[in-house]
Amino acid sequence: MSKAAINWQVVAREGEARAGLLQTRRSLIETPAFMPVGTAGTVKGIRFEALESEELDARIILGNTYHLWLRPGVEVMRACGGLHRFAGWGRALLTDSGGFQVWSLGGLRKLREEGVEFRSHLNGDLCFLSPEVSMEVQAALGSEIVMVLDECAPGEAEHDVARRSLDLTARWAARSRKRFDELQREGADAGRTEEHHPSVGGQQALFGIVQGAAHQDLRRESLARTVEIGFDGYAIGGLSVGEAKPVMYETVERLAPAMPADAPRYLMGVGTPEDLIEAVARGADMFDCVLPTRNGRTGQAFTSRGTLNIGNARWAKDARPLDESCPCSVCRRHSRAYLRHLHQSNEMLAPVLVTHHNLAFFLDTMRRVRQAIRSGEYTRFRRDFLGQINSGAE
RNA sequence: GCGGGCGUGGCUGAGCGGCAAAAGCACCUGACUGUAAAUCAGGCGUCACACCUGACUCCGGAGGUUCGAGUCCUUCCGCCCGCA
Repeated sequence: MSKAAINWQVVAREGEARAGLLQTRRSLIETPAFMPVGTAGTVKGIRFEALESEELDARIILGNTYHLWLRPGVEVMRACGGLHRFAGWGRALLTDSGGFQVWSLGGLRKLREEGVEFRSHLNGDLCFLSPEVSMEVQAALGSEIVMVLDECAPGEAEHDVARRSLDLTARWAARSRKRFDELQREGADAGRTEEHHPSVGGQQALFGIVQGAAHQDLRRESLARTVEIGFDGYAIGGLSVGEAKPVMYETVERLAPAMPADAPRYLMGVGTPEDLIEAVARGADMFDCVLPTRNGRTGQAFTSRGTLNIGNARWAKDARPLDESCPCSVCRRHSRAYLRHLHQSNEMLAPVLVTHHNLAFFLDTMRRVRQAIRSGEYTRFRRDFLGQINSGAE
């Protein structure tokens, strides 16, 4: 294994903000990057054609180990040649390990040293997810970037709780690393392709995850232990899980600059457009969040002037687009009045169109972020962006 | 014409002596951050109030019985179903 799984380089910096290029075996990802979430093998409410279009141009999306493991399952995944071929997505994939479900499905699981005993949310079946199983499932999925199985403590977790969580995460990280390496050697990676970029080795990449809740000493320790094991990239987990916003910003601010400078930094599960701007300024490179897709389905649009709920009566006769300064195909064609009508009528096109706009807005924002960093104007861009987004969508 | 049934908040529709009145729909508002989410929560007679809340009006109309009536009685109006 001479070449690394991914090739990462910084092309511009401004303060802590970095613009970079992340070459994976399937696509070149310009960072800072936003990754739409495609939990169950689909980015809900939008077709891959749209994600691949010049308009959106998402280079990488997420998939979820826990959900795809339960359904359709590893056998189907292997029989169909991995998640790319199964779903028909040819660009890069990052798969979350199921660690987040350890947290979000808290009521349905029992945590042990060995792993997590889940009660399937689908049918109540008893399932057991361990670092080894997570790596095996992710090998079957064949994603470009594999995440270690971690334990995500609540955002406001006390020191001792966060400490135990961090310890467990560190032990699971070592086990994930070990099993991952074995699986790569065994050729279990279903996403292998011979057409990969020559600068990378063609295998899967593995990212470690830093935990520690809001306790900076624990974050530092978690980082040190994660880096010691060694990964292709490093994620900040355990944020945007109930803690106050300043806590999140401060944690990123203190942690990101201490992370390896030659590897991508992935802030998991974040966030709002403001969060992305703030986290980039503090040194984060990669993001994923359900907000543009989930909120798109519930009628909330993200715009350059803040959010607006398309169901509100005040838009009933409003001929303006969701965002007057948005160049997306939804904003070029449809009025708020029409979108509200679709929403009120429960037409399936309503969530589809709002999701499309939201993703376009997020992805376009990241494009502008990259451009600003490259041209040394990020400070100004950030100030203008935040000023405008707080000005109101009226 | 005779007999029977029914009239409840924007709509459908519970209620059969203690009610501002079930439920659903519609409507209004809010939430949503590594997706158990095309979901969930709250509001929805009027007025006042930041708040516990208070006042008023109310179940087709008018009378009556009762401490108390959407609920019982009389009558009128309207709609529906039978029989002529």
